[in-house]
Amino acid sequence: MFAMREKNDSETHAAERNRLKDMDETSLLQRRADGSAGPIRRTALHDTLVNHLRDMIIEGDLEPGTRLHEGQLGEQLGVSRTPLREAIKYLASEGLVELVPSRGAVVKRFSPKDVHDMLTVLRTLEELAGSLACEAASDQEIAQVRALHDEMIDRYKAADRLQYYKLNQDIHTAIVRLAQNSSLTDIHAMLQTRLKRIRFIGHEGPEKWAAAVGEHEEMIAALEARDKARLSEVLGRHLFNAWDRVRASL
Amino acid sequence: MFAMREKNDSETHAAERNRLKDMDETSLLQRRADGSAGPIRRTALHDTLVNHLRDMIIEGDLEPGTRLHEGQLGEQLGVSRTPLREAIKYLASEGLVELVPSRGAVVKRFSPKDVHDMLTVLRTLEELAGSLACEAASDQEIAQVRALHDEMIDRYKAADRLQYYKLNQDIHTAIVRLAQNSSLTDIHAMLQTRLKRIRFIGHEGPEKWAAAVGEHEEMIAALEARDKARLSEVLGRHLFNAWDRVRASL
DNA sequence: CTTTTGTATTCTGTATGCAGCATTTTTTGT
DNA sequence: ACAAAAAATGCTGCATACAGAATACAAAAG
Repeated sequence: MFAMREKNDSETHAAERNRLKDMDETSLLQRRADGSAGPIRRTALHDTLVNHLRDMIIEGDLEPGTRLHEGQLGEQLGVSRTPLREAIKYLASEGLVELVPSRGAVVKRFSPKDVHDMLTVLRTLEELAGSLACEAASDQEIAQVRALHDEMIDRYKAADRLQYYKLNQDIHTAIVRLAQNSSLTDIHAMLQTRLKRIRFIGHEGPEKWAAAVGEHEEMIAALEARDKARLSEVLGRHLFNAWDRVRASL
Repeated sequence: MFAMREKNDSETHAAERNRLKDMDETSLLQRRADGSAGPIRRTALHDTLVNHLRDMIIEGDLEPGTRLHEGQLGEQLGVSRTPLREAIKYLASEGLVELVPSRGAVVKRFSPKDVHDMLTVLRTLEELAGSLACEAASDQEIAQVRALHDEMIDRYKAADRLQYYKLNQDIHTAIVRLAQNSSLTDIHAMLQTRLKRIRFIGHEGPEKWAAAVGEHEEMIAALEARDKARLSEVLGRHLFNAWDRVRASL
């Protein structure tokens, strides 16, 4: 996933997915025909399918435990089984689906402990990222994160949960990127993707929501002050609390 | 990769690979026919190929930058292109190969910075693992790690680099496993795999080798004392020094 | 002699067909 | 009527065939 995921961040996913959804669900192939500007899109079908299936899983179109029926799913998406199978193998390596010998693939089901484990690792990684970011980031980059934060606050005040949620993720991703550690960025993105499915369902109460926003305020302040220890601490606390926020919906 | 890697650790890889190499390189298919004891092996060809190709990359049979020629490689291994392609997609998600649209796959080349980045993340993860392991591990499990360590020392005294190296990796993997965090175990395994290729080449001097062994001694002592802070510190230092040990060969 | 364009070959990308395994349904015996 | 065995159906796993893209080579023009 690593080479590709850099280009296809969540924004691209969402945009692409919506486009596909509007296409009267006939065929993914038409995607190639749309003459967009710039260097012509040269995406392989299996790659498109990876993103499409990933979004379907994250958004709950394919619930945990669902068997990925090659024939049926392929017909539904208008593709043959070969690229579909390749996409499934890719997602299996990503950890979103599970391969059962001679019985195909099923959408992986995460236990509460799995989620807790993932959040523990994510917490450690973001603590590292925060520390590195304070050293490596330029003033301009920090300002960009601040801009994201301000926009998120606007969405929070407007009670626009979906956009708030998206910007929230973007901020975490952005901070990790500031650490300028490619391996860290990749692994963080992978964990985010897996947890996205969980958090997408988790509905927090208003008071917890406010607390999360408060933590974000602290984060940005610490980043602007380039206070390694404080940023690292806040990020850790933020993700530690995240477990409380999602545990109810499990 | 996550579901499968748990079963196929490096020992299985190596054993399987050797077996395959002895098979007069005619066909991987015969693998099914060998009537071994126990519950019959029900492995899919693409899965076998993933392990086989991974080992080929790690051991340097396929050097960085090499194009994975589907036709040629398939004929060489005695399999058709379909499962081979599926295996390649899997490895691409693992980060060992890179997919270039319309131009196939090439073995990924890691820059010195990439290696440094990976070691940084690995260091943080092992620090976490050490901390968790001190809490979660049973006395029996710790004794097993000690046994691995003692055997490694024997290999060190016998100057058996290959076995020493293998046991070294096993110890790190074992400690991470003691943390009983599945996500941590998986990600650690993935990074180990990627770095294996690098370390396999890196030849350390005798004095650095001795230093590494000394750090291992400390590690085991800290683990047996269940001293979280000390184990975490030693693991961090060990991997910090690891960068020095490999940087020369880059 | 260099550069550019046309052509041919090779390889990737996708579809389809066939064989074997799993599961379900039907049939037969008690 | 119930249980066990056998047949049938559906799906996965693998191979092969076909179409399109990229590259390499050659020929021609500047």
